[in-house]
Amino acid sequence: MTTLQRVAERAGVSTATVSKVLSNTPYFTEETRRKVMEAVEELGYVPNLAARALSSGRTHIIAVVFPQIFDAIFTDPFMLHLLEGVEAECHKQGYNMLMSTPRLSSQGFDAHYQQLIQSGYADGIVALDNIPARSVLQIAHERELPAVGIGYHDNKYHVRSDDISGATQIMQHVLELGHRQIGIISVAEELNFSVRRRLNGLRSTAEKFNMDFNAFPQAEGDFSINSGARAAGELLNTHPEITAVICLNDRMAMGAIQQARALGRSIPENLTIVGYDDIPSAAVFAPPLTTINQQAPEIGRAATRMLFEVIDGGNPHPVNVPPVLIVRQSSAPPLESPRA
Amino acid sequence: MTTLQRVAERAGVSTATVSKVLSNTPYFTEETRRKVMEAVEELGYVPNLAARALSSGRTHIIAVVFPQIFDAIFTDPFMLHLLEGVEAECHKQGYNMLMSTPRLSSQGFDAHYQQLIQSGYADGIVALDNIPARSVLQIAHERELPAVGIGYHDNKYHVRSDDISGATQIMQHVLELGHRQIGIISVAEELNFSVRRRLNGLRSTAEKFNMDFNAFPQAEGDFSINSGARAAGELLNTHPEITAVICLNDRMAMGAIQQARALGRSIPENLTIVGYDDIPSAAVFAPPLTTINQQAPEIGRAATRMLFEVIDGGNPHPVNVPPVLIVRQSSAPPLESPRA
DNA sequence: CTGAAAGCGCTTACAG
DNA sequence: CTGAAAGCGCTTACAG
Repeated sequence: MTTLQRVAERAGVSTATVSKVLSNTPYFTEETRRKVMEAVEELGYVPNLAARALSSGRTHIIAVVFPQIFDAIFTDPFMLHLLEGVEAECHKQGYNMLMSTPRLSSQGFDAHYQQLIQSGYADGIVALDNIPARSVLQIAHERELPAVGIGYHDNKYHVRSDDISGATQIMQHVLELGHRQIGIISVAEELNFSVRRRLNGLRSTAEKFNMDFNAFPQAEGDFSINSGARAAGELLNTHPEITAVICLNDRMAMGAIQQARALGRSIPENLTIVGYDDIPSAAVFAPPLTTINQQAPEIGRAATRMLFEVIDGGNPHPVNVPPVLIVRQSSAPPLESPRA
Repeated sequence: MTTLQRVAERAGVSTATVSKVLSNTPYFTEETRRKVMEAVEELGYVPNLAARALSSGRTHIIAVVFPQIFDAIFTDPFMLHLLEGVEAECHKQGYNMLMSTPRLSSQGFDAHYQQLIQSGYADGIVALDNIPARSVLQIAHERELPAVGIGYHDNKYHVRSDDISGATQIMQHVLELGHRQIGIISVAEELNFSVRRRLNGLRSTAEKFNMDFNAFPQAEGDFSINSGARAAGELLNTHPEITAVICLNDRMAMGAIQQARALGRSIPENLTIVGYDDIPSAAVFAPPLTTINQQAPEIGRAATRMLFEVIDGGNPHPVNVPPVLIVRQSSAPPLESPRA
């Protein structure tokens, strides 16, 4: 392995000079710069990052953290798209990503994760931080490591998907199609900070249309396809008058559609069913799902940009990323359409 | 930040002693060990990884590399599942994952990636290495960095999905259902080493059934849904006698199903269509896809285990992971079933 | 504009 | 069983 030392000898200058030329410090003669670069070229020199990190205190690595809970992380397309955005921004800035997926137990996050954060190996951290049970960034804050959270935990620097706006858009879409008998498939609020926001968005929009949200029949799932099917069964058996079902995520919507069909409803002719998230299969499902896209890559990019600002001593403002309504074929006006 | 030095002072021993106790070197009195651990505990000491890396030459980081080509990496569920396996094994061994997605241009992989590999920041590398255009591991081999490749590039240490077996299983399934008029939706061989293997598997299995594979009508797509639809259109228009279509991946199979339906065929009653990969939406598609699952998590785990062996000076054997046939509802016997 | 020297926080022969 | 000391490969005041 070629070292700075060797480059210095070859170029006939001191190691200090090589170091400074490489870090683009001004004040060097063209001549010196040329000699150094030539030696670097000839020797194929690449700096040792550990050494650089130790002496400068900066690693040019950021930790990208997805808490692993219910083992769901690696099945979640949202994470992949977040990662895509983070990667794009890191690549632009010449940073590397250290990926960490800490396990949450009753004692908190695993020791390995905590050591990683405290080890000085990352200049900062961007984390998915949206599980009420515990914030994955607490340890970062204790060590004053630059950190930005994606989600609703109370982090000074954060980016959030505007769940209220998303829920507003989907409810408005359904109401404007003319539906008035609407069922909701929800989820326990402990699982995710976004649940309550989405519910609130649905509620306030219903009220804007002079409807009583509390009168909407509601069933509860757990985000899974099966739970959506079960909940749809409940809803349709107890409230056959329903003409539309709003699900808090796409997978439950898929289950709901299958179950509704099994009960003799055709979608969207006899029943509108909409989801949330716009996972990849939403577009190829039959029928393709009307849903909300959270723009995960943009969230990832915004969070990473924000982190770099914090690392550079800045004090950026939090960011809210607006989701967008994707209208496909699982929604349509009710049969005897009383236009809104 | 607490340093080794501070721990040593607190415990009343030398830094050498602390270091050795922490790295579990034997030959220490219970007493010394206790004093050291107590000091560590009280001070909340966590070693600085950069310092440790610099002096020991080991970082306990491995690079996980997915070459970014056609921008497809972040839409590919295969990658996510590979990552899941890699992560599981790293977690077990106390390693961290540095994720890198180098861009390939005509000059090769981007400079940033090459520097990372040469920078000494990773103890080893596991890479998806299956694109004929170029091996992402070449630079690792030049630097003699421990490396294992996932795919068919000629790496000494590699793990491969047994594409021949996968193709054999799917062809056998289709033939055993009784199909004899079979169309193939393929892909250009330059994209991926696996294409030719899968084709070979299909061919040899057809021959085992005394059929002439060259007589099977064939159309070409590019892995995308749309290309699958287009290819299916071609196939069905020129060869309406076809009773089954084998697609080299699931997305093309989905496009093919939609197109076949548009042409008045119902699946699987009037036409069997099968895929390859078992992406998540394959299970919720209508109809659910018969396909091949490559066991990506197992591939990731095997590759990572192999890398650790290499890092520890071992000389592990290459591994072939057998894919498994997943029979769902997109395949059925042909209408007038001439049983095999 | 350039260099000598200290120091970043560890690990590791070596000696005792 | 324990410690003094060198060294890993850089960066960074400081001096000139």
